[in-house]
Amino acid sequence: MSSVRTVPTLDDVARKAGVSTATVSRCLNSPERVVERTRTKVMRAVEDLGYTPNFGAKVMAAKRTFTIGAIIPTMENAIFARGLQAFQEELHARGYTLLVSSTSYRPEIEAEQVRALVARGADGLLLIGYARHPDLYRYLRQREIPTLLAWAFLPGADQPCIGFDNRRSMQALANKVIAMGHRDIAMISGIVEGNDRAEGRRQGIIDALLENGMDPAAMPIIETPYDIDNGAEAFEQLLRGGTRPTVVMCGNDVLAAGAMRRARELGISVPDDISITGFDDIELARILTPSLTTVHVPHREMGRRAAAELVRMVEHESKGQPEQLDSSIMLRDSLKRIP
Amino acid sequence: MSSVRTVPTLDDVARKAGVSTATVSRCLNSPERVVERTRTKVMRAVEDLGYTPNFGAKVMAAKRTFTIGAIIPTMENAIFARGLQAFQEELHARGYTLLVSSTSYRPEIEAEQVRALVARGADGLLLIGYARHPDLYRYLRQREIPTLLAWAFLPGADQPCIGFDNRRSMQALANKVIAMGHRDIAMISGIVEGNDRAEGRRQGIIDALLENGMDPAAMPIIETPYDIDNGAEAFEQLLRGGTRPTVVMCGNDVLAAGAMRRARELGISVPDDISITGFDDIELARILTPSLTTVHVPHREMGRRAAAELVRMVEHESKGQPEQLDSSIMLRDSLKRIP
DNA sequence: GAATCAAATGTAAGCGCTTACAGTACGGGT
DNA sequence: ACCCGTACTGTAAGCGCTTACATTTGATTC
Repeated sequence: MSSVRTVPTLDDVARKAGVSTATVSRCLNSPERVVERTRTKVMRAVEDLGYTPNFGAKVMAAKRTFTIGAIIPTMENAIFARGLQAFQEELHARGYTLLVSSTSYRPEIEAEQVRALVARGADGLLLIGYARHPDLYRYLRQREIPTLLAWAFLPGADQPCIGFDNRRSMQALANKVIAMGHRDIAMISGIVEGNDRAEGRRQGIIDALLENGMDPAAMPIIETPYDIDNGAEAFEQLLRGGTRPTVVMCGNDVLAAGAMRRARELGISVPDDISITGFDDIELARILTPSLTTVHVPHREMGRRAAAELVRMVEHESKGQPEQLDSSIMLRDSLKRIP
Repeated sequence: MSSVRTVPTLDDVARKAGVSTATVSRCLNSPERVVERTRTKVMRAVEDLGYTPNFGAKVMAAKRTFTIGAIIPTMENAIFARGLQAFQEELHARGYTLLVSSTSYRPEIEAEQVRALVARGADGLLLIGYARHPDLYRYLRQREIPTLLAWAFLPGADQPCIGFDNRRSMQALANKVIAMGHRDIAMISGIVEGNDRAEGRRQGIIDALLENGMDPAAMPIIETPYDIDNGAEAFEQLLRGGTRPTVVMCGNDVLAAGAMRRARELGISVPDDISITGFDDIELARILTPSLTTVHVPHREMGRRAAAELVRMVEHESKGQPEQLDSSIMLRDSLKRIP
């Protein structure tokens, strides 16, 4: 059908320029090793033919790709988007290309994507959180793929990671909430199974309760996927059960936004009738009415540092330095002091 | 330093299983062509060695990658995130892997990413909008890379595209606004240069003004990057100039959210003192107080259809069928009728 | 038990590139 | 005129895989 004008190869360029393939290759990869006159001749041929090197062949021969892969649970969440954007910008500045894929929070898809990226020659990998099957870690180690975990910091983890301590951060917020007089606390949590961040956040609240001599078992918890509508639904469900809590602490800002929306729909005033808190401090938090009390996480900073460290790992300048970032509590209007 | 335990190859597997490389290859790619007994023997060897095929070599030999590339302006915008998530899910269901990269709205980076993805053997490409340098289109055509443009629909464009007519959609919204009695309209637009979506939306408002015998030149327009803070800034700037508009139409929901935040900060009531509209209908729109009047775009639907069509193109079952989706106006609380 | 033929497997030629090593050209010292 | 060293450039061997084609195997038939 279509004219089978085949894609030009190194060979075509060499022939057209009247030199060997080695010379063309050198022109492209280490121009200083070839004399001016030859180089311009070759470059002309490259232009004329519209030649672009075949990446697969290149990788196979050279064993380096200058590609970093990142695998995130979902692209829909602003948290990852932010950090990843910074990650990508930093990588680009260092001459690396970022390839992203997502897993919809499904471990088996993550494993698949890891293999896909490794097979495609990724020099290094960025993964979210530390909870995953040992086999996957074993695979990565065997392949000697530098891997950095982000969005989590587990003191003493054996994988290099960069992030913050989800548990401690949430504990700090819960302590604040308690200090403001709240005793009837409820929580809307993300799905904990296979998600160390969600798990850490839930534990953080429990830690705070214990610390203050309260009973964690008495706290109503609803576990639901991260999603606005789910937040709304969970909030309503929480209200149906027995005594109304004075505060609903949410596993992230998105859930909190859903809860606030439903509160409004039900004619319940935040924070006068009930307080609500979030986690992440995405832009949403400042836009909501009332503005959302939450835990601020330095996403961009994390993305940037992750890129720097991962490149160092790939270039064998570091074995992976764990790095803990600070989170901070953003007190805003959605949380009210109880008399 | 580290034991140089080299990565296992097809050859290693073949040797270990006592068969030829061809047989191993067949076991992996068309298992039905090899007898049960041999297959299990080979699979065992694969397991034992932890073998994963080298993608580069595979591509080079087979010329197919089952990889689709998508290049978006930014990951930070929920619009693309949504559609892309659906795109990825659909692709995954069809056995393709999606690789994403972003450009920060910079054309030269886009060109670079296109080449990176093509070099890596992407079977097909998803690009956003149609405005880009002819050279890039030429390159794609020469390489015979099936390319689908999304998030835009230009009647009569020569590239296959899937999306909606930004201009008509915004025109419809503006007509509605005018029908509700507004005469003093101002606009906060995204950067138009090199962004056909932003351009279309601006033109749409102008079309509506002309249609209603109003003077487009009299409409204040502020052009600013898509970003909440910029929306806020632009809103304030708009108020400083002469007569206060009765409505501010924004190029997207994010800008509108910024405008609403600033309005609240300035003690201006929406919609009593001033109306505000957006575009895209991201989740934000329903959460804002007051809820945002905007144009609804079926992002997920678009992502899903784009995946289906692009796969058809890659598999030579379609040459690229342009597809126009419908948008609709979501009338909500941020827009008020003027007496 | 020989002949036949389909199914299973093996052989080996690339795919497009990099790079160790070999070859060539040329200027300068003796 | 000869020898050397230096600076380029060419030759050719892979890199790990797929696949056309050749060969072997083994079930089936007469």
